[in-house]
Amino acid sequence: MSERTKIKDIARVAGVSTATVSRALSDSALVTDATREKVRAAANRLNYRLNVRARNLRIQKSMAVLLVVRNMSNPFYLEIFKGVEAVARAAGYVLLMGNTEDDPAREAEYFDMLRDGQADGMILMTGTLPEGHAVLDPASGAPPIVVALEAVDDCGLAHVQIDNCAAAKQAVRHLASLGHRKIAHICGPLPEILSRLRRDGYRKAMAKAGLEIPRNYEPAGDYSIQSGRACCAALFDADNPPTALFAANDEMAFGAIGELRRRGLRVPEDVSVIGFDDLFVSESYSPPLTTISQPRVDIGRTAMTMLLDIIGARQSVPRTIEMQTELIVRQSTGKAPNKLEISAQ
Amino acid sequence: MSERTKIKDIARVAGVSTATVSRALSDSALVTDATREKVRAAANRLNYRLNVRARNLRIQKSMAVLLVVRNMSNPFYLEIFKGVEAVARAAGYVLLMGNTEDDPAREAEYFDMLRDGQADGMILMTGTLPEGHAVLDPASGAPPIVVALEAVDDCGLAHVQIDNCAAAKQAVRHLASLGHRKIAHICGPLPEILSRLRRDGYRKAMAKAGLEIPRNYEPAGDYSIQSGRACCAALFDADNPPTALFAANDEMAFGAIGELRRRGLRVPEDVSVIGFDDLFVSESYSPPLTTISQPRVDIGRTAMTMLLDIIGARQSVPRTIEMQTELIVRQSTGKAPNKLEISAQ
DNA sequence: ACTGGATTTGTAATCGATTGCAAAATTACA
DNA sequence: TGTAATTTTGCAATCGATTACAAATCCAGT
Repeated sequence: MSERTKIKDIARVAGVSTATVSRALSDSALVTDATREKVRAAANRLNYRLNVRARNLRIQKSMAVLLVVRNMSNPFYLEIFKGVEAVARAAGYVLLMGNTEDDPAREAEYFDMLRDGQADGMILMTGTLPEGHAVLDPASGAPPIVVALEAVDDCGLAHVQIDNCAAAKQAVRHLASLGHRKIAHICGPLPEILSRLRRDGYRKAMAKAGLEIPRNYEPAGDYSIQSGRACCAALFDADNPPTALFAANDEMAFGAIGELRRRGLRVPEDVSVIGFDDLFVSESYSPPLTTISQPRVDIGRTAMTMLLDIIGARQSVPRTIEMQTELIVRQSTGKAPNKLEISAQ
Repeated sequence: MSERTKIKDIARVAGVSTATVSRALSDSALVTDATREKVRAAANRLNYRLNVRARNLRIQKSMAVLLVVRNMSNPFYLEIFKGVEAVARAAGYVLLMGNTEDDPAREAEYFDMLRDGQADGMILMTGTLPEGHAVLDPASGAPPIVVALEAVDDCGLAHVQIDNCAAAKQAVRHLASLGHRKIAHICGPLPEILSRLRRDGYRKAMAKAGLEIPRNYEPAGDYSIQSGRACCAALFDADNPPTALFAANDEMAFGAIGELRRRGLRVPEDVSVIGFDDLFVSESYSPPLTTISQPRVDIGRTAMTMLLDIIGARQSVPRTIEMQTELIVRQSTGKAPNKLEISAQ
């Protein structure tokens, strides 16, 4: 590769100073149209390309945003990535991926990157914050961070989320409206706020419908297919098996359906199952999964848009934006089995 | 946030020059242990953090690699991301995401970023190259690019891939060994090399098994669930429906299974279906999908490792590494339906 | 004590842009 | 035409590190 042309070369060729070149190329109003053209022509002739590194050093920005997740291979994130990416690139930002694997040390590293200016902002989807990190010092103003998906309590940061509690209620109401009375909930890990919110929604909806929650009706998994299978097995090994399952995410619902099938139970004839998230495969699962859909692309877009606001203003009120969820009724839920039939057996 | 301390501040406090500070902090052998300690102490006291932007400008590196895909929300990429990320971070590189959406202009942009030094290397998974881009000029030596997943012909670049043709053969052999003779193949888009390789494997295996391929037995989809459904419908609307389907990826297999079910055909009793990729849901699909598994995490790791080699050596022989695939037999494939039974109907 | 060679340190240039301030050029107006 | 006001331009500092080269220091051997 031939030597890269720099602003200095253009200056020489165009017969102006480097300052003028810089101004001309950045459309500053401080140059005549004539010189601007002259400089542009020279730049083209020399095949000039801006050195982004140099500029970023000078203007003290990195034009990059960090997207931090706890597990990069969780398919749920995919469309969020897409939404974030679209807005980011439109604004001239590149996307840096961060993957914490739930390791606090790694999480802290990404906060360091933010503090060190390797990124101008961060979209955090891990549900936790590194304790006492300098970036979070309130004295230094609102850090350019948007928390998405998983809420973090009392952190004074901007949030983009869904109303998990309300969505869970809606799921339970759907089952109740089909006549189900024995509805169990496969929770996510309860240390996570997200999981608790969904469970709370389940509890409230059950109370409102006047339904009891037996002690074993809230097994907790870890959002994996395997854990869904295990929780389902536990429920049906006990002596008061439910007729409907509300799983805290689609993967656990898949696991549960697999386990039900293994036991010779039909979905939805014998047991109804509803998930949460609406993964791309849920629609074509068999049976197609009834679930709660989150506007993922939109969540990503919104989060990135908020982040741009914060970066631009450096002084944003910590807002929380709530996105709408939607109940998608497919074929994994159906009428509650007729009590008489069951007792007749 | 208080003013950032720079190397100059440390120099002042430690009573040495900035050059010495730089050397001490980078473990250069050019400083005494005593001064090194002195400098370290001062740096700690002042809470010093290296300005990565400044260093990168000076050393002419960006310590970033670009990971370019054609569609960021394709779940297939997830584990590759993970593998790449693990190796990259271990080597101190950050990951920049690139998403082309099959737009040549966007693809060219990422190549520009590489040329402009915004990234030190690139892992390309799009199956195409922007024509005549400066980075690819052979005169400038081997560019730091590793092509993964999707081959690019005759480009002189390093590749990490699987033997698609052999894997496809293996899939077909599996079906043939179960007694199937009417085996159809749902192809991917044929402009893509990848799709053609898999189809070639299908053809070769069919020939070797002495089986005919009727004209309509190679419908082409676009790797989406919907297209799998459509191709399946076309096959079964015709007058010589197959007893086994080999789909070029799992998603199309899902679509096909959905369509078969809709038509009242059982999998695998009436029709066997085999996919390709082994997505994370395939194992728990119903029926669990027989498929070809690619070592995705490993592909990511290997690609990134190769890229580091190239970046380090600036002079690598363009190698092609072939990763091993594996036939995963689950429950979507079974013995061919008995001919007598069928004709007896 | 002195010389030569090996270590350690410092000075200042450099990476490639942006930008404050001053100087030059242009325009406006009397 | 002369002067003030306004626009354009250029000089040089700056962002914060790294590093070539020179200078200083140290040590060994005579």
